[in-house]
Amino acid sequence: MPKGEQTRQRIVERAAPIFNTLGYSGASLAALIDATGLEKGGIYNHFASKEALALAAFDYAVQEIGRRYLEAVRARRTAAGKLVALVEVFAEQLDAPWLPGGCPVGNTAIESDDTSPTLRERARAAMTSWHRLIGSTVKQGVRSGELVAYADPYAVATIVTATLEGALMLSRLYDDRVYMERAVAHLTAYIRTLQATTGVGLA
Amino acid sequence: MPKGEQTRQRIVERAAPIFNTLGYSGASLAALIDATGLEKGGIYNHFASKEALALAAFDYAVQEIGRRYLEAVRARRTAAGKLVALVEVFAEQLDAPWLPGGCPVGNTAIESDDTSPTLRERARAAMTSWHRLIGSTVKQGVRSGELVAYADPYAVATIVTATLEGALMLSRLYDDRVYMERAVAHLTAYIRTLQATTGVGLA
Amino acid sequence: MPKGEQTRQRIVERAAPIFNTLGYSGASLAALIDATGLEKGGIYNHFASKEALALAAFDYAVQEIGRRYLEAVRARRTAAGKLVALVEVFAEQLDAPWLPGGCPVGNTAIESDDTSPTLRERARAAMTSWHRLIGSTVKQGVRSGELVAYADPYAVATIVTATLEGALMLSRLYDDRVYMERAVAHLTAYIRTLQATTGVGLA
Amino acid sequence: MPKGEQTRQRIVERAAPIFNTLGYSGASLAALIDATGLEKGGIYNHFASKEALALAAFDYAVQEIGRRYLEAVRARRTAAGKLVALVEVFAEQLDAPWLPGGCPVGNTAIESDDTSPTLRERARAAMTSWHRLIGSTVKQGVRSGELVAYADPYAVATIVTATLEGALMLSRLYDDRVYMERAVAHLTAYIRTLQATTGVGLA
DNA sequence: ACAACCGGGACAACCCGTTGCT
DNA sequence: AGCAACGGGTTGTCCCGGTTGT
Repeated sequence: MPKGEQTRQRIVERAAPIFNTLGYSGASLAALIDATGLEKGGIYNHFASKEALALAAFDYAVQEIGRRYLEAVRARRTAAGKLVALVEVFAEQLDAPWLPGGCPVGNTAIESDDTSPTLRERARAAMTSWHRLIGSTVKQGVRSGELVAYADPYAVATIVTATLEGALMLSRLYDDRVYMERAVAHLTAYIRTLQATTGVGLA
Repeated sequence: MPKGEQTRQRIVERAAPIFNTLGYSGASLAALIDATGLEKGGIYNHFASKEALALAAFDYAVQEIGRRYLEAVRARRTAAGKLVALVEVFAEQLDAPWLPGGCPVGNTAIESDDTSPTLRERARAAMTSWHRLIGSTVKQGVRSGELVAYADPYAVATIVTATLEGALMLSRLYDDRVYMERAVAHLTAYIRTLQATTGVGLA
Repeated sequence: MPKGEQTRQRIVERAAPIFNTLGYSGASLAALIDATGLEKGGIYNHFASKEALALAAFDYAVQEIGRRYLEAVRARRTAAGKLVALVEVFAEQLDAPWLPGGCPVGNTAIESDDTSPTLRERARAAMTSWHRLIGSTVKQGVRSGELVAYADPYAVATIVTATLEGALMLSRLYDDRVYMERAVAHLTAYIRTLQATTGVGLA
Repeated sequence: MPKGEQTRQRIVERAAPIFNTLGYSGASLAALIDATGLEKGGIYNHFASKEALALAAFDYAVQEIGRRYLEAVRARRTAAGKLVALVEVFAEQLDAPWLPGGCPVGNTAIESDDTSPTLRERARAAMTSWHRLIGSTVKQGVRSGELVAYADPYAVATIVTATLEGALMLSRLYDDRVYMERAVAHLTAYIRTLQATTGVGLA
């Protein structure tokens, strides 16, 4: 790997937590300089603008989280197991040391009402990708007979995502893991109700 | 009402949507001037600083929403009915014309990681108040026998809040009501599972 | 006159020499701050951008010069007298203490190849206005019989302008009045050849 | 010619139009990089600073124009013919494809009020050289009896130069050749008036 | 006394010409 | 010879206090 690429990667890795903590528009160049150790010119040699760096940092964060999701899904056999694993991996974002500040997708969704439309588009794409991961897992479970036939992939994806994002917000607001733990417990129970063998459950 | 108080109130009412839309730190004085119609001096005559105005606007927004919650709760008799009403009132924030930008509490919780600690404190207080409203409704339902004895007030408050906040974020990200509708449907079903078998219905 | 208008006028008057000396794009904000005595915010309170100030300063300079031309023209009776007066007033720009840096129109014409198109447009307008002043004087002289019938107003305007602008450039380059003096002498003779009573002359 | 010298020459040739178009201070290194195809380091290998390159580019442009003047002068026999040829060659600068942006000497004279003193000195030298070319032609014509005895070499050089530079500015400002054409016509007539009555025509 | 205006200066992002290291 | 890093300089926006006029 050439030296320039190394530096660029280092900038992205160091910048991602800054953006995720201070917001993708609230992060000042000075903060990024502090975090990366480079000077203004050094950063601008690799990124044409602050927004370009923000996009790269967002993509990096999303990709890094996505990798963890995929690993978790691959490690499980059953659809319910996969779903629970996804929930648990999401919950780990609460105190992920490599990306403090919560879920980058949720943060960006809330913050970028009027800021960068590009960033907003990326957030949608990331969210859609995450939805698809849940939805296809549900579909597969239904096909295989593991999950009840009326389990709606879209609804499940929505409920799981909404509950987790909201719980993450609560736990970060109060600095207390209990909210996320309650959400995980609730979602685990919810997923169990979708299993065919257990019978009745919430739609 | 004295004239000064009127002006102050008008500033707060006009500023609240600005803050909620652009973020409580991203709202510039220029934007507030545009919205209120006053000059800089006019604003600073009534508020010592931009943060003071932000706090007042936040409090105003929270109080205004809180009023709606209380009205909804008072209009229903049963605990389950009250809970569903709360859910529905929250969902109305999606396209509330008087306060665009989503839920001020959730927005503030996400945004103010490092910004104003005072504002963060207010957000916690507002969230706690909302939690208490749900929790006490659940407790009352349990006491009256309407809800199952094992219904945990704290858990219910957490699940309801998290799901709603997360769904609001999703619907605003995609600009599509369906996510919030799914959440409302899910929570309504969830609340029904908390009802004792006596069969008391929705008010 | 309100105080704000006074300040604005003072800024323009002080900024005009700076722009004319350093170029309308080469003048830095720091130089303008030095010249006006105000801080950045003070200037930006009155002008939305550096370009807006540059335009105002250019217009001020042009108008101020134009006033001098009109006075000179009004003070003479004959067409030839008016033309010679215009030449002499132009020549005074060499050491005009109120606007050092030469002719703002010529400077801008040379400088703004790719800079502000608006400024370029203003320069054209100012130049056209100056041309018209010469041309109409010639026309009037021809009509009255004072000047020879074949005196072409456009050609005269071009020759007078070109010679003066070029001589101003030379005198400023060498810091020597002699070039401008030669031009004035030449143009005076040239104008004399256009007089009907003197007979033959250069077209 | 060694390869390094070739590269240096290529840089100068490509840089000259950039400097002449954007101004010797307004031309950014980025623009020069675009024009030359080299990287920053490549340029700084051949020139110690941007100013050094600017000087080289200016000298190159002036020398190139000077060569054309000398050729034109050599091709004519009579003094008047030489003078008219000089005028015509100058006029060709209006749309010279190899050096867009007008006359480098005039541009530099106007622009470099406070920029590089060295560049200003070069502009003076170039202008003096051009003056001498005209002046010596006049002197030679006077000596040979072709031109009238009272023809002042200095005055002729001044008038010719001033008119041409001014007309070039006008034609470039309006993007219209007519101004230069009028100047050429005027100067041609002017030169004819300097011819002795012996009736020697234009070469 | 009060509201509006004006000015201050720190800071924003970004670009600049330049130098060193590979 | 070229890429990487530097840091000062650019314009422009920020929020806020002092001053002025009514």
